[in-house]
Amino acid sequence: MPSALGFALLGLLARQELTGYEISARMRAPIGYFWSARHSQIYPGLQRLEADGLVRATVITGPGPRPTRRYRITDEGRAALRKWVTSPVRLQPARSEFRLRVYCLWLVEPGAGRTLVEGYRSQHATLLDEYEREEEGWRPTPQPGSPEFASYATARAGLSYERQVVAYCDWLLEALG
Amino acid sequence: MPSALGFALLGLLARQELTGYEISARMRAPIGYFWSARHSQIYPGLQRLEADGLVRATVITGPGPRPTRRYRITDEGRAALRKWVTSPVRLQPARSEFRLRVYCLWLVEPGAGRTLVEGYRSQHATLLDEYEREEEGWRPTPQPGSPEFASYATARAGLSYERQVVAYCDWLLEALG
DNA sequence: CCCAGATATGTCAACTTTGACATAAGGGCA
DNA sequence: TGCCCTTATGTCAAAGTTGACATATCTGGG
Repeated sequence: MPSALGFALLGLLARQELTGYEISARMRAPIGYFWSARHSQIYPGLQRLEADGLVRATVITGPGPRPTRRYRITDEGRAALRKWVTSPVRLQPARSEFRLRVYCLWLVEPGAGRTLVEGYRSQHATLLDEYEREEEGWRPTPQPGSPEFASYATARAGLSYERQVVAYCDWLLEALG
Repeated sequence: MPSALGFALLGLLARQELTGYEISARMRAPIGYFWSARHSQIYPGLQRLEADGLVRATVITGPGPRPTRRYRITDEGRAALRKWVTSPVRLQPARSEFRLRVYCLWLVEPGAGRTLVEGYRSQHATLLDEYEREEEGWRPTPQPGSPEFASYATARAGLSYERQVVAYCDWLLEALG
């Protein structure tokens, strides 16, 4: 069974055929909103999926040092993805460097603490802006069950998360006085 | 310079001396709320910090197959931690298996989709309960600048996050009809 | 007294992720 | 024509993470 990375690739390919480079581009947006991978993971990942029969590649003409390969999901790949989507969710281990820093805030001067929180806030305020624009692009709201609705729902998830982060930073800045 | 794991260990040891096992226990709570590590990472991590002179160990009597080592942070360790806390934050790559599944929701039957979201919601509703109890334990609100305030602030972060997750799941269930 | 289970510290192989390095075709510009 | 930048596909070593395995002591029950 593929790893989470493999399912991220399958999730993209279930919507349309793509080359490795096109997948790389989508790792910024929209996939980048909830999963990340460098191209050094993507190309071997695609080869692995092909070896497992979950995708099939056709060589097309294109630039670059090596032949361009366009990947298409197979029936087997689609079935594996469908099965994974509804398989039991395991709680992911929390890993937030920012919260870890907040836990150590008492060690540093108040001003330096504020600077930390403000910096984090501004990064996420930028992301919030992006999600707001992204969400506005989904008017009218797509029909549940459609790929468009799934995209819209993930954008809403990002929006919800970033709003919460910014609100938390505001609370913390207020509490720090 | 230590990794994030190293700073998580230092962040705990900056508050009090601890053995590897005690650190393991705190990886469930409260550190587990924002950083995770297995004991197979913790013991080598502590050895590494000791080799770098950031912590010092004293052997104490205790149970177990090997001598128990109690770790104490050094001045150098405290300085390294303090420097790290306010160093520039790099945006962490997003990696949410749940959101990835939501992106693929269109592939499965509506009922199976609802089950997925409901399962995720219930896990986070449980966490939300924990954070609510945790936060109630911090009355009256600790003074900013104290270690207690830092603990309180991380509990608030968890509370804020889990509330948001549950609210999002409710929205999604509603939207799915 | 003996066994089971909890306590406690460690190692190891496998897998994931990152960042650096490599490389060749095509386009724009001096 | 020559050079640099972008496009595009890959490899590799190092670091981080997980899950399984190992093992010795202490505690409580039969």
